[in-house]
Amino acid sequence: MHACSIDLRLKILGRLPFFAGLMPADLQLANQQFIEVGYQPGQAIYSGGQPGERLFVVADGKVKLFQQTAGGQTVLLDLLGSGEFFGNLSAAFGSAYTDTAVAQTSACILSIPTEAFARLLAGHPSLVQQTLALVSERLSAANRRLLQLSAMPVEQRIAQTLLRLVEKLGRAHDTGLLIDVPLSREELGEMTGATTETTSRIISQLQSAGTIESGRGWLAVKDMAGLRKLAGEE
Amino acid sequence: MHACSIDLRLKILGRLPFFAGLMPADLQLANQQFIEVGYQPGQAIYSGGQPGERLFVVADGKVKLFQQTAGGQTVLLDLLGSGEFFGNLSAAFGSAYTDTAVAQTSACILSIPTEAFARLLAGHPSLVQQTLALVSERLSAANRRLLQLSAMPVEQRIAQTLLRLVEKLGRAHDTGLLIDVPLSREELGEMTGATTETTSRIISQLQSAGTIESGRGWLAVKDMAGLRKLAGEE
DNA sequence: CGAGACGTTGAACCTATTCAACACTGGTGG
DNA sequence: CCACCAGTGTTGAATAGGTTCAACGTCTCG
Repeated sequence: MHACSIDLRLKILGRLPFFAGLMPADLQLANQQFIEVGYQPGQAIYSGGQPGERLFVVADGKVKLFQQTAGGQTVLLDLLGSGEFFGNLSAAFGSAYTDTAVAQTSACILSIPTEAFARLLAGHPSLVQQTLALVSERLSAANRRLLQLSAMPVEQRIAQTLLRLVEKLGRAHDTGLLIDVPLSREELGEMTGATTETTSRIISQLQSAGTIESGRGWLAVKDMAGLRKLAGEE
Repeated sequence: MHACSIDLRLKILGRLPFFAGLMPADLQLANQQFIEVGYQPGQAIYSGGQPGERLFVVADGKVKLFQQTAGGQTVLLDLLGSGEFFGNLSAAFGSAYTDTAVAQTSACILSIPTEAFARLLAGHPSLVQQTLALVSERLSAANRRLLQLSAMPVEQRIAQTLLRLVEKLGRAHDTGLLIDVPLSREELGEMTGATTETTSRIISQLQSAGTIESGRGWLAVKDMAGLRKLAGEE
């Protein structure tokens, strides 16, 4: 079991945009209400439909958030890194998780009962603002993606998705801006609403055009301007 | 200009799930901070990209929320009725509206500066819970739609969309459950990610199967069970 | 009544999927 | 240590679902 040190816990919580406005004493108090669990790569944190009583925060590692049809088709909703939250914000009676969360790498996850989080909110207006802003942000992102899916061809969707990933997770590297997450063709497909095969074809084509470079589980952008153009963002 | 009476204002605000937990005195106070504007059908309330400094509430009428590509392709995000909110919840500096709001019918809209709303939130934990629950709900809805668009054929998407509309706006009628909003083929297409033509074809086909009945700007469901089956929800 | 918006239907076309075969890679066990 | 095998990636060809373009019918409102 991958776990995280107490030092790491306080450091993570303290650095959360969430808790930016809290006094150290309050932070300690908040910290006491979180529990900490380690996960193996591929292990489920929760599944859609289960009663959703907790709010989670990634302390270390990466978490995959997705939804599935009955037939197993998957939409990858988000890849979360250290400091990001997920789970259920609504303490409404009987509310359930609407998505599924799985550890993508080995990960250390903090969590707090939604109810306890609600109590924290009640005492800290700045926390309320942060939380609302973050959820609104995600709603906008989801809406942008709806526009992508209903109005843009696969190539453009992939270009935009790669841009977003580079902005969020880009790291300088010999061959270009490396996306710092192991990402398979299948997963990239699940992010863009395309099949593995189509995704592979587009990646190949972007590669021979010199826009990106990619191998098994890694991808680096060589020509940001070119990618932006394909994404329709000039 | 369509406007609304003071009586209507207090009644609307008082009935909002939002303000359910407020004391009458607080409600009065909140009421004072709202301003009220009337809109003609088709008139814009705000547009994507504009600095977003207000939060809106539908007092009377219907409001259409959507996003557009540069080329004018549109995704209809939501149809809002009396009591529902929209606008910008994030008071973050420089944040802008990410979508566009247009009055679909003539409408009376209340609005409050995001900042003033933030102050209300600070004093009323129950209001915080309501707001978070509503935004989370919308995020889930957007996520469900992402799954639709990337994994389901048009017929199923339309069936699901009609089901959702009937649940939200259904009204008993001679010919079946009438969706109580004037809805064109084009708009239904924008809700499902299909062209007007495809939408028309599917509607015709549903009609000859006896599942629904529809004319210019109206649609009624005759066979809910059949529609559910097409929607894949048994 | 007429004009313009809305709705319908047909046929050609095209993008992305599906099905299939094959290549490469990395890790495991013999 | 190497061989094998499962997972991952690539590529091709056939297919299908939906779009596009086009023409025509029909309602409504000014």
